[in-house]
Amino acid sequence: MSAQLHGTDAFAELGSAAPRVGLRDHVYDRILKLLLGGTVEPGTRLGIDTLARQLGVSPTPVREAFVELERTGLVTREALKGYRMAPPLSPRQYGELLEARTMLETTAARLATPATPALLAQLREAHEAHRVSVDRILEYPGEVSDEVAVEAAADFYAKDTGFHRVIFEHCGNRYVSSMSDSLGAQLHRMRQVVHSGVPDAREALAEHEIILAAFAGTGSGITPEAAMAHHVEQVRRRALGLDAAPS
Amino acid sequence: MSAQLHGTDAFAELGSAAPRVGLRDHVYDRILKLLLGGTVEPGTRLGIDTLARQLGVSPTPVREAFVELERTGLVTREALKGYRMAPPLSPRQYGELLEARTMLETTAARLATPATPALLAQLREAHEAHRVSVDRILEYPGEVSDEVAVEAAADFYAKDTGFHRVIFEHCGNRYVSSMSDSLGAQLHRMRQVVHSGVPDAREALAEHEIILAAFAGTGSGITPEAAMAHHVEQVRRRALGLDAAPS
DNA sequence: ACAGGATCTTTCCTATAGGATCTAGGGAAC
DNA sequence: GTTCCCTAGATCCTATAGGAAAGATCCTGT
Repeated sequence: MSAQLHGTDAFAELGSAAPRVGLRDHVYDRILKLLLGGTVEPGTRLGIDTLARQLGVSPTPVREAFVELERTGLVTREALKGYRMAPPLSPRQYGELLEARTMLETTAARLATPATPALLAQLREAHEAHRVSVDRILEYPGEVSDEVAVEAAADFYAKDTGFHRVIFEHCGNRYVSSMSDSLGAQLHRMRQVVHSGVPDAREALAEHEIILAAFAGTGSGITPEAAMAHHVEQVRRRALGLDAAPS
Repeated sequence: MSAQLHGTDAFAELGSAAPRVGLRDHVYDRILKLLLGGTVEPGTRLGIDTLARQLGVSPTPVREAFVELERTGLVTREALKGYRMAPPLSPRQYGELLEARTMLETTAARLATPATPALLAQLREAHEAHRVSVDRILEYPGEVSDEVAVEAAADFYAKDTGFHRVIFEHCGNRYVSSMSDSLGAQLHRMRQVVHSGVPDAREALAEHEIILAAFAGTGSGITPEAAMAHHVEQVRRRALGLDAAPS
């Protein structure tokens, strides 16, 4: 490991594809994946110097990445004391998070109506990918511990998020879309704790189907906004365990 | 000016009251006030090293402050090219910004209903301060150029924002409140361009009165959410110049 | 005269060093 | 035995130096 890594040459050394971005963005992605991996316990001290040595860079880009991460709520900063992994979300925060998400999702669905051909095409594509991921999960009925199960669950969440992201990207309001991205990290973190998302994969897919039909105009006259409101409400009930789970 | 400013001693040198925060926050506030002052033309290069010398600090805290400012949309970053003052908002962005604000304000008003005694008390206080600022503006009917007019306008906007902020702080959803803060800088920037806010100070005050009455239950049965929706819609029409302005 | 290219300056970006601060652990006093 | 103080280690925060890329300027060839 060469100690001197200057300029864009550093990217070649790190091996990943090097877009026209600074080292800061690369470090940000690395730390983000680390925090979203779930292996870091809440409250853990995240030393800048330590992390910089582990990543093989200087503390400065790490510090910049933490400033961005602070805005996402994944880490908390205490002046002169350093950064820490944010404490686990309280039930109250769950509620507020889902409340905010409901606001954003319903608004985006309303703004995206009527659907453009581009929206419909991408939405169908995302929905198909979602269906594939759900099928992969349902293939393993029993306890396929560790590796494949975690991978399948991560893929399911990614495709689920992708479906919603398509709507945000076509809602015509960059601020609403940006707000959704800001909440993305916290939502991902919530799923790691609640865990009740994967068993309901089939239901989530069906509700997405209704939303897609509403956008396409092939539904039963329900507006996309109403369909989305219903979907998010169902997600909320399942996440909070308010429904009597069958079997 | 001593060249060596380490630790919290730097704050004493800079003269302001020194809370328990790092130098980064202080630099952030300084730059934020500079950008919100309106003297910086859009597209202006904001050199890190230059700004650091002007503020008498090292480039590192300036760099961290810019990472935060980038999230607010006031500055844009181009990798390996530095930071620039963000380009002026397009009419399209005006619309999206007001659209997003409508979503946030109406949601906050709905969540804050029914109003707690604390909300009503602070709302009345904020409204009274708003009234004072409006009276100060109306005192000077003619063209009181420069100094006092700008000061009065700034005070009016601050008090107007304060009224809305009270509702957000009592809506019980930290994410919605945080999103409002994120849009704050852009809204402030929009007002500098549109300028059509001050002449309508009287109308804005009257609409706030309706909102206050709705929260207090002394209104004509209208919900706070509806009152807020009406207010924001009126602001939108005035800002976009859709109404035929009398006189 | 104009276009293309080389050079130079400015600026950004990263790395390293040093001072200030917080936390942990041990010893002394009550 | 408990509490307080003090010392040592680690960490954060800031400052400075040096290498690299982008933009501007000047020169040269056609």
